[in-house]
Amino acid sequence: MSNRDGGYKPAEFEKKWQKRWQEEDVYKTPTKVDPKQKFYCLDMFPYPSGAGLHVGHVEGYTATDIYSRYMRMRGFQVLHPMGWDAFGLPAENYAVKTGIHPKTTTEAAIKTFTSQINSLGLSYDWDREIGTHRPDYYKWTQWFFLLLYKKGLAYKKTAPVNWCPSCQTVLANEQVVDGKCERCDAEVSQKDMDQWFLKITAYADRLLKDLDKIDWPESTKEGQRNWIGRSEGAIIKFEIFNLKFENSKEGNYIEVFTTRPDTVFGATYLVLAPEHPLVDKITTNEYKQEVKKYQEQTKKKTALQRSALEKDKTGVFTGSYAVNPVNGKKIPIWIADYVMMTYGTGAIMAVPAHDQRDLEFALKYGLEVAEVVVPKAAKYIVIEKSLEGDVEKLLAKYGQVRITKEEDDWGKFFEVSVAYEKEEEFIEFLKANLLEESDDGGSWYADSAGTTNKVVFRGKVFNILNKAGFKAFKDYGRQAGIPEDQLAIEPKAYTADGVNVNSDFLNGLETPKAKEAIIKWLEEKGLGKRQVTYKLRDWLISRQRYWGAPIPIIYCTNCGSKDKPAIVPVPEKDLPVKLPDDVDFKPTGESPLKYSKTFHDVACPVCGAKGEGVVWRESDTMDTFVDSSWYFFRFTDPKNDKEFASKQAIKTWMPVDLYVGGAEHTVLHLLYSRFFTKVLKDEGYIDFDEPFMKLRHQGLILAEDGRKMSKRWGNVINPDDEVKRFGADTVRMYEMFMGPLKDAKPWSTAGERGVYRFLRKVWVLQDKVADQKPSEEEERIINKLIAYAGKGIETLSMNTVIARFMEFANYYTKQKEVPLSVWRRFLVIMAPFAPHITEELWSRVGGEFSIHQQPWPEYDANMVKDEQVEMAVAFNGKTRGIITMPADASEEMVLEMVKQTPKFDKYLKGKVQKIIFVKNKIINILVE
RNA sequence: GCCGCGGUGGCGGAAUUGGCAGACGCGCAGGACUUAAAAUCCUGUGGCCGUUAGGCCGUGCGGGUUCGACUCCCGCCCGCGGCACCA
Repeated sequence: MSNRDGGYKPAEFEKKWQKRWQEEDVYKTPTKVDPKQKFYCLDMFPYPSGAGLHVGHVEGYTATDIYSRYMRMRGFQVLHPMGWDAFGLPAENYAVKTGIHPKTTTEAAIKTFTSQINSLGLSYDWDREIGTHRPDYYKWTQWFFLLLYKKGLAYKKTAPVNWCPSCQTVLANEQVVDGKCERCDAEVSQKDMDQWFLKITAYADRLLKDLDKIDWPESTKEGQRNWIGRSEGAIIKFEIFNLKFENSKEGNYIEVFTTRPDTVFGATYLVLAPEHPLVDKITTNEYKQEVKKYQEQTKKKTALQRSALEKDKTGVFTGSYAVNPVNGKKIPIWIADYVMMTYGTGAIMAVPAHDQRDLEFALKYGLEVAEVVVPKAAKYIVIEKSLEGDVEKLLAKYGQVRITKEEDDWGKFFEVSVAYEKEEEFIEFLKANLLEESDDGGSWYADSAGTTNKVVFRGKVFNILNKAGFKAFKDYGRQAGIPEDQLAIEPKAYTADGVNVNSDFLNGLETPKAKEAIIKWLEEKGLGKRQVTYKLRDWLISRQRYWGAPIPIIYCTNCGSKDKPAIVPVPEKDLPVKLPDDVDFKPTGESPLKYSKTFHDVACPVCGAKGEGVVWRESDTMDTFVDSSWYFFRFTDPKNDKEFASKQAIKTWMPVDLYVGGAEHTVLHLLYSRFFTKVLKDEGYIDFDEPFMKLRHQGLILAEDGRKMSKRWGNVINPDDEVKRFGADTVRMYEMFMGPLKDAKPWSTAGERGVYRFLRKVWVLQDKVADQKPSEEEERIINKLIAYAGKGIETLSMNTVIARFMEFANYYTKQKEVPLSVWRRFLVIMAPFAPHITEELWSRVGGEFSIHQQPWPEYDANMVKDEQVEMAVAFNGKTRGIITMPADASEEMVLEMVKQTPKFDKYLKGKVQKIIFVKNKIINILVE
């Protein structure tokens, strides 16, 4: 670093201690575990990429390292393991380019990661290391697949799937971001393929409900809730007019899903997704051609085109009609791609008055708009000059009156909130009493100001129209102080709750009640039923790639038939189904395994048949998220070759007490892991149903220029370089000092140097250590620090703990001597943060190896309390000075002290009205 | 559009239940050491006024509650993240 480094040369001792910690198994997981004293502290295991460890990894790993060390010192038995999420595309893509086997590159990357992790002094128990690409691991991944298969939770079906043309594989819905491949950004297309799925939808409700019982960041829970997307509503059957299907079992009706069954009287047409199976049957000859054309167009559209960017609604009429079950009206049936086959029933009843999308569609194609819900109270604006007499008083009869604008040319502007049941009466009153009335809106103005019936259509769009049939004009609106956007010309559907109108037996009911009433009615008549629907879909796990765990399935034409080979699960005793080596990595759209001779050379486990084209293995591999959905169980018993983990080991360690990792796994990994855990619970393997009790995310570390770190910008900070420059302790502590764990924050080499300076300051302090009794003040200082550090670690506020360490060092830099007992305690509590320097300094004052096996020091609660406190003295709420008082001084004592302090004299001249006194904090004296 | 999170000095960020806003670090300025620079150490550092004492302003904006508001309430603005034709 420099020639005057105060003798602090981390390079001289960090390696030495790292070696000794490993040799003496300092971080070995205890075998005797008291269930009340266990602590499972987990990091999200990394994908061992060729780029090596990133500073972002270091941040999360250091936080859990500090926590683990602290818990060990507190006497807990800690499980703090590390492993590798080693299957995945990058290694395979590299193999395609270079021909080097993914296993070779992966193992090399693991070596690099391991040595980098060790160079940071992280306290993992390497005896428990796992790698998802190793047969002794993926044997159990395959076992999980078979478990799911046996329970009917893994199934194969032909379905439209997301296909990434660049990765040459299918993707899970979760891996498609904005219609593009999450990994390579290529546009994803739809393709029909025969694929394996896991039935995560069977757990949708529990995955949603159980979020309430775990301590996770709200944003993450919300992300999962969103993804699961539960909505309550109803399925309603619409009979198809004048059409009977030949096969009567299918019935002659269309089922739609809606969250607003209360608006069924406003349903003026139906829309089916273009892929809906009934489309062909209901399309009349006249419209066949057009419908076909539209279906083909839809198919060609990518997910991207069909969603976000394609805002303009399109569709075609099928020529058929349905009957609205509540009012018998004949309504047209359309197809349109704004309705998705994958959600609900793939068909909707369109209620244009109360759904924005339906409204846009209806307006475009001239379909009827029927209003059936109105706001409980509509807001009308009336100008003073338009009525005779005391206008405010007159209006007050019809609802709450508010003045929106004082005087202007028109007089005052009144806003009246008129309850729906008084509206007619109100309009009659206006008609009868308005002084003027003209076509352009006359002298009064009626509108909704945001909450109401801004939209009334009869196939025609008006600017804004009110109930009475008077046009409202923007100018008046502006004068009335109505925000510009509420005067918008674009028609807006009224989608909020309100009160039913034009709805026969639902009239007058408020939305929640109307929903209940209509569902009851539908169920009684057999025309529909209550229904809960989820956005969550089954998890597609087949991947047409090599570097993953093979799906343990064999196809046998002997057990089945040539056309329909039987699906035979590989018997458990034959696991693992190993990845063969005789493969060509070139992606072809089919798994490279397909062409491996050795791989397919297998006899049917059921009938024993053999031979090419007779019996063969499933050649797809599993999504790597399957590997990571259960790895936290494996850590509890990583070498078990009889079970994925023994019941005993799981009982001992699970669930995970603290889990730290990036927020990018909000839906994928975290949701899948919860799913697997729940399946295990149901199958009796475990007795809990949430894997991660407490979850925290580390924020993104940005480059010094405030941008994301990227090779492209050349602004990447490599942890290795930093360790070389400043030592591991500096890097660890700096990353903790940057700010709150969860926040995104930019790197600062200058800031890092500040932490280095602090450590050097600590190093230099060793020369002042003297075997003497600490003063009471010194006892207070160290006791407070112990208390603060413990609490700070528990809340993961490492940055503030380090600030206190700095204050400690600053204090003793100014003192002549550091009492040995204070010094020793200081080293122990700083050891979790800076394991190397503390171990070195510890050994230099005769501490026994290792400092990391010392107990966390006790503190005396009395010592943590100050005996002298500084109190603020305020007059009329303004702080005017500080006085030092003994702790817990009474109001009288404090007041006396204030009176005796000359500088407060000038504030005490007036008569004292009142005194507010807060013990140890403030005295606020109110004077005249 | 919807949901979630956030907005405090030149910068990263502190601030139990409402009770001294700006801890700690960076940067900057001045000083010590040095032939000099670097490194190190010391002092100062929210803004404005004032020689000092001290005063006024100040936690995105506008209101409110309170003796007292970064903190609580109402109404906005801006930024970040997620979701998004989900019926």
